[in-house]
Amino acid sequence: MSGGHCICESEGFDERVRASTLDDDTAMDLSDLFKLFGDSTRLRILWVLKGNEMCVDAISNAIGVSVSAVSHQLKALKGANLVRSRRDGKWIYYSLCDEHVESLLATAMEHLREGPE
Amino acid sequence: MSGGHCICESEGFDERVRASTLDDDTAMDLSDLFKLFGDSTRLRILWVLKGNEMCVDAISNAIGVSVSAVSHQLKALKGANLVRSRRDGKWIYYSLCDEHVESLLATAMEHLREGPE
DNA sequence: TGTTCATTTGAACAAATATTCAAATGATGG
DNA sequence: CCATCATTTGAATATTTGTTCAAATGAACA
Repeated sequence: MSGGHCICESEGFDERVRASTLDDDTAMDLSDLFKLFGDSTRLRILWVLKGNEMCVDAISNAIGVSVSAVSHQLKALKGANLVRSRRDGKWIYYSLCDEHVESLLATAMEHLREGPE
Repeated sequence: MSGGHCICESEGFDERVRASTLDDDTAMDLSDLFKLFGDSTRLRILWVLKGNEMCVDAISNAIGVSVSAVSHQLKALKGANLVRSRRDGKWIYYSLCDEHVESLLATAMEHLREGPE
């Protein structure tokens, strides 16, 4: 037999949980950020920019996605401060913004590698 | 004047880039994983499970989402080894699987906090 | 066994989103 | 200027995805 009440009804549980709840605005901001990583094209873009500064056409060739699609996605990534750009004549070079990108990618890769325990 | 050729045409560039390209399978697995973080409901679930073991109904109350919706999302999270479950009588308690979840959440929060530089 | 409670499930609908295509910008060099 | 090259943009389409609702499961207890 396993008792007649749920752990979640213990004294002060609700208050404790409520204190550790994610507010709506932050939840939205966070999920918008993660959404950007949740697409294989954008992920390939970020991955290839890891260590390389590249122009749009080169990214397009490297990952096998149309220039237009890459440009659309770069705009989204830039809007979230994940990549930055620099113009040099005809070309616009893109690179990663900060170390958070590589950190997130690395941690996620680790999770995949470990798999089901 | 800013020169007549693109950096990305320098000697050995293509080879170097090709070597650091994400293969399709990994790109899919990675993006599927990040997709799970890219939804505010799932994010709230993960967040509230940080530090608490909770049953479905309690999660539903804590974040203000229907039991059914929470259950659907828990199934998705479980499929990716982000949460695990344990049955105790009528109740099924959910908790985070490993430290990767908290690590990803923390890094993403950091990125948000730093904002545009 | 029958009722109640917690959770899961599947189908259906609505909303969000990635890519394509064609056209517009912005910069270069003859 | 004009032609060309790199990139951006907007609208349209096709796909994916989250929630709801109703019904099904599974466990407890009387």
